[in-house]
Amino acid sequence: MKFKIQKKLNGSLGRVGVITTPHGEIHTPAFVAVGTKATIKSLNPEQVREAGVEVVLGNTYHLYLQPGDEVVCGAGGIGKFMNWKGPTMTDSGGFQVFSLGVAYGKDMSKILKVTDPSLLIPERFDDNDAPRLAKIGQDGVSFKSHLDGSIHYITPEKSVQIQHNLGADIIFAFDECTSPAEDMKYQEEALERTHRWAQRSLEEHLKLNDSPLEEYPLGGGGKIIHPGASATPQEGNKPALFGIVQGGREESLRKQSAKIISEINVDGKYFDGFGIGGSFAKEDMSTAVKWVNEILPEEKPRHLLGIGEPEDLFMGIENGVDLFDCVLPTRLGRNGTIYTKTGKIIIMNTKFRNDFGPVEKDCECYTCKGYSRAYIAHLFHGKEMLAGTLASIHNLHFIVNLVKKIRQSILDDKFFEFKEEFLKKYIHPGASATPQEGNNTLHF
RNA sequence: GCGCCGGUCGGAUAGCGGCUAUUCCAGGGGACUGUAAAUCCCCGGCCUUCGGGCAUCGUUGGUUCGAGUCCAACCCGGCGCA
Repeated sequence: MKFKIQKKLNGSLGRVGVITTPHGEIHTPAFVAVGTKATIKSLNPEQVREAGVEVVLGNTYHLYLQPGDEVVCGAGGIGKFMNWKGPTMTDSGGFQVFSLGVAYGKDMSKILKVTDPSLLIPERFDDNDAPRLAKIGQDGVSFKSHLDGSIHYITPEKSVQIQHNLGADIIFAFDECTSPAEDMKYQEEALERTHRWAQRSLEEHLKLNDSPLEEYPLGGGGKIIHPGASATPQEGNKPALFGIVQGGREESLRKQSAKIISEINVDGKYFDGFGIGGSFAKEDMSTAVKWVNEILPEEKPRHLLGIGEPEDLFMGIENGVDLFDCVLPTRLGRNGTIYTKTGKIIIMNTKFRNDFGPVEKDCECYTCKGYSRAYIAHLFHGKEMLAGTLASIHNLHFIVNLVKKIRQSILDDKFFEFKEEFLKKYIHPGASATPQEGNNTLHF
């Protein structure tokens, strides 16, 4: 993997670049489509590609449980398995430490809403008896499978081994995503753990990458041999590893983490790029990203993990983020919420049942070129499978292309103008005319 | 006309003498940020000072401390017999 910066955004940390992987280029900043179980839910690869997506991300935890990383390896890696010809990434399972751990069964998401930031630092009350599917141990994390209840112990080494079997172009170190509601003491402990795990992830990664090709998982003659495997990797096909910065909402911890993660090495070999992780309070996100990106080495790509609302994309890019991934475009799409330039709409609302215009008049996506709001609303009311597909196509196109437009605006020296113009309409649609709503004519 | 069965929210249901009448669907609104998610939450008779208050199980009476539940008559629907 190579990363080349083409242009920097004046007066900020932002930049435009290109990541070159064995399976193609990623023009950064870029939005990564999330395909947890080696599929972008409800979409086939052609639809994903047509929406403008360059790179997709699968998940270690899910694919390890089902169908098993050996199967994916046997298929020739995640890309071949899912028939995605472009670049691929896998997450390490670190997020599941959070979502299946402290967040399990609670009304707790990756983004915390708070009006009073002081509420974020309560005492860490001891609720170790609360039901959870992930428990953090000395060396790693024990997961109770959400599928069949079986117990699995994931260590940094195990996560990296699984990811090498999955065979993505870019993989992540195993980390612990903490809740911002944790107190300082816990954040420090967790951060120290994440750093130890980062070191061990890198060691295991290099060990695997340095192993002879014939012994490498996807090397054809390696430790996992499958008759049907069609993998013919070359040396350059081995993955790049990104380390993950954590540290909650504490400036000192975030900065410390950025420094340590960027300095971690094995015999002079460092991480190829970086992830910025954590569960955030929305208000804290921009400062946290800025603290971190001021310290991370400029010449390596940075991935803001799991973030992807339009306003977050502007914030991240302005503060030096190169990659984003987020489930929102597809999850919102399946759940009936659709992005428009004047804000999100809930397509099942009564007012759209007779709205025969497209979701967005000037949108170039497949959905907008052929289908009306009324039809999509009808599909959702009828619980038809196509509903989630059409909505996901539009949402993915909307977000991916927003990032592309932001990229172009930097190249054109118009980032700040574009940001102001877009957010004004998106956040405060009432400020300008809103032709999107109540549009009852055909514009195909 | 006689006999039997049945009438509970827009629809379908549970409820067999006891506290706030159940659940599903349809309807309305909302949430969702490295996917435990084509998922989840809220609303749905009237009034409210947001604490709650008053109604309501076809109708009208009755029995009872207490009735959607038991009894009677009536209304409506289904089936059977004439």
